[in-house]
Amino acid sequence: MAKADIPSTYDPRAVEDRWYPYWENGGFFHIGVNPEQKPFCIVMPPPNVTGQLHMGHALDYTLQDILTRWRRMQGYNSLWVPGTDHAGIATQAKVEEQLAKEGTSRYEIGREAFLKRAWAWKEQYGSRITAQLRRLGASCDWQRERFTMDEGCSEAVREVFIRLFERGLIYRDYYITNWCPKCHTTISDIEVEHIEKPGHFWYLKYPFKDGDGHVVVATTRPETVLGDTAVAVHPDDERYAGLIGKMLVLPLVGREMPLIADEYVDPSFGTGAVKITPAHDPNDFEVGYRHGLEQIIVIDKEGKMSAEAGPRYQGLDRYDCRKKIVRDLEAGGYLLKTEDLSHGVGHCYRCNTVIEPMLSRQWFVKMKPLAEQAIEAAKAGDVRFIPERFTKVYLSWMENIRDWCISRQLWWGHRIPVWYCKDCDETIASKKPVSQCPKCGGTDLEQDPDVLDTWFSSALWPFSTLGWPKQTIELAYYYPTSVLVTGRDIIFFWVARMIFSGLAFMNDVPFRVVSIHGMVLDALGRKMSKSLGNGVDPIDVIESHGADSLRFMLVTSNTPGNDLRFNFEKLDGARNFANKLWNASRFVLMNLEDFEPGEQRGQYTLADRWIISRYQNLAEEVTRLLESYELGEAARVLYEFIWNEFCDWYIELAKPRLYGKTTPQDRYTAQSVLTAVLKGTLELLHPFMPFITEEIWQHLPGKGLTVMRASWPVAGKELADPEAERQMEMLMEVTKAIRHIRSEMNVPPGKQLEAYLEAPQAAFRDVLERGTGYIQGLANAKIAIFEALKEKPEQAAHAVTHGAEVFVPLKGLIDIEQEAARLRKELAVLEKDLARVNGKLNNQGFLSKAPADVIEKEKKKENELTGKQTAIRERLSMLVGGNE
RNA sequence: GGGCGGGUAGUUCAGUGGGAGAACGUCUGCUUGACACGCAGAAGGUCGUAAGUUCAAUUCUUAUCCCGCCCA
Repeated sequence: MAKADIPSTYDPRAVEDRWYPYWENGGFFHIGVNPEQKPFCIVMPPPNVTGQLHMGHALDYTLQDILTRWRRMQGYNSLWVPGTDHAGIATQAKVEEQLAKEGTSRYEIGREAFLKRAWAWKEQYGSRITAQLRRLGASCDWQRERFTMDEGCSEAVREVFIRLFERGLIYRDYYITNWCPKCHTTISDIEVEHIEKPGHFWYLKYPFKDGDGHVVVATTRPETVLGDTAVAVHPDDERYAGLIGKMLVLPLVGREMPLIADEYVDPSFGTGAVKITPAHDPNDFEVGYRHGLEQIIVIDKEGKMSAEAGPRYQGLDRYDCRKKIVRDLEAGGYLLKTEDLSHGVGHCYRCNTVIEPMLSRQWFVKMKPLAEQAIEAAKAGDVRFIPERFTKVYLSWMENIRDWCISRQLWWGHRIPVWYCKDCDETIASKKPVSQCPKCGGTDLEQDPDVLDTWFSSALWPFSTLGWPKQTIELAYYYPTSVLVTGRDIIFFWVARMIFSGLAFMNDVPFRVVSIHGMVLDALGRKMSKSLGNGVDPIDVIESHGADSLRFMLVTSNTPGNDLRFNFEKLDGARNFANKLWNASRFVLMNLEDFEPGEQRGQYTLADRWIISRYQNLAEEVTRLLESYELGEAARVLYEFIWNEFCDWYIELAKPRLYGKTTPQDRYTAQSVLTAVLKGTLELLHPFMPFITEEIWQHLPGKGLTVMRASWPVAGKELADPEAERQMEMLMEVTKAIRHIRSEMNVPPGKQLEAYLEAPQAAFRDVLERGTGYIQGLANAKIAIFEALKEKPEQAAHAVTHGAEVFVPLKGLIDIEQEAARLRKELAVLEKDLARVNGKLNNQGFLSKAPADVIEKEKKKENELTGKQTAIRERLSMLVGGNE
């Protein structure tokens, strides 16, 4: 390959657009059941079908792609199932927005027409996110792509609903749910975000009916006064002893209601008396239920006061009503005092509107029986969280679980498969449409208008995507899947629900391992959000820096379970790394014109043995780290090997051999080692940076169809060569010492130095002699080696390395005082180290209790430090006289 | 109020019961036959604070302060 053929700056765009179609069209992502192979399977957390790729996706899918590609290369039957989610509220909101722009609404056009529009919307935008996934390099099996509302997934949803219904685990009841007045639907508890907000605590006087005094209640929501049907106190609260059961008169309304006793009340909070509004507060609902209290709905679905609130307040917005009520209470003499109070207020996670707890009739899943198994599975280790601490988060939620409200007052989604008979009120759950009532034979039936929570279908994802409820061979082979990779924000929403669903319907957990990663924050550590406008678009980053750089940046910033900040400096670093690799490869390729891989013709040099040993260590480390899900660390290890060992040392040492300064055999050996190590390293790096590694790999001799299908480098222990590593370290140390002296003494890089190396021990001398060429080349110095210098040069800079002393004669260039100062500085550092080591070795406790190998190590250290100290002291006294 | 995570170089972050690391930034010097998205060298840290366990603590325990997240 001639130099002109390869640009000196890597251009990801030219490369990345080419390889993805090659892989996809080549069928390299597709895999089928093969009993000869071990399966490895990941199901992709499905992104919103009409959404766009954000940084969180980019991280999540990068991690999954790394695992999938790695296992595939390892010979596993590696399947990554892609798919998208219908995202009920989000998608419906988009379509409604569009309708609003056209001056109409879903109510005006009707359900059927609306669904047509929603499907059209899905068709229009449904491929955007999958196209973006392709740009990221995701190696998922697109032939198995699924959608939560496709035929199969919908069947799974109906099947699960019916089965739970028949087992009595799905029921319909009046209950307090979280109503979003803007989205016009109920949402589940975990879809409510509690935001701490400054508010007030109003103290109100509720008089007794008999005119004999009053009780004081405190509330943060005075508008709910209108719906009060009792006041509760703790049964043991002495302040209210004897008053329980007495009737009160509700201010402004005049309703009579009792003072009741309930354990729920915290006597130490506020006045110890709590007003009870069963229709607008979940806790009050429970209390009201226990005491058979009336439930009065005073706020409607728009967030406005209802007719029940009375003519004075009806139609007012709940917050306007609050102001008016406070004024009225004050005027009536009922308001005792107002305190400032910061408290958590529930907001809709979709639209950020304040949630109204509201009594309504909804469908629920009874969670207790399902949760039990899910708790057991985690405790028994059938499903393992990484990092382990997330097990606790999961368990605490599962153990305190409440029933799951699954009906949504939306149109876009899986319609609840339940019909009501208008004649006899029978409720019929059925997989197929029902036209006749099985109880009374009536034909006037109506399907429940609501749809199911989006997470209801996502909960089935690990098995619905593999064909369930059909008993497919895929299901038998790939389930339970190997690992779930997802963000810590959806442990409750999704992970937990998949686990109990899998246990309930597949009799096994959906995945053995849950690998949790953090959130991608902006450079200032804030969540990326639309409202802040601080999001970074992954596609923009791919355009400017390439998908490989984005992936590498994300994975190296990631440590298991922790958040990471997106910063552009790190992204530049990743791009620079890609460029470094590109140029190292370019160098190798430029020197391979005459190279035909074949029989080894020459002897391995020390540098060859060293880099091969380091490479085998690399393969071992990367594999080990991937196995323990430390993907970021694996990437960092690769970075360091490529940059600091392969490029900085090995390539530099190979140069003279390639430029014909040695023998043709040696040139050939250098070519073959360069090629082999580069090729193996590319293979190890491929899961992390798929595009650039494929591009380079394809230029190397001995390539195959694709690096995707190359076999994962196996760490061959026989390639480890500790002796070569030790020797190279010695030579590197001497090289660095000379470079250091050159820099400190301001000797220009172009000027060749002389260096005398004194090594009393034959073994060290031997290493130096054989490595002379290395040092001379890398330090630009002429070397002479001595067992003992007869006459130590006076005008010379000095350094001590492991096994040798270095003298660099600098006649006329050296300032003796300056050199002495430098040596004194080094001596000071040495003495500090020595003091610490000696402190240990003089400590009886240490000698008697520390492990032998640690003591041995300290002794060795002491020896070496003392040796260096002596050498530097001698040198100093020689330079400036014997008074040092 | 309960739980969890973080507090390490100017910045962003790794890491570890036994010699404090990287990247970026800074300083010095370099068109060294792959790379200035580069090369060589350097400076820079009481590892939040206090106590305890230990022969030994940045690492383990406890308390405490600050920041963030989750739950009630």
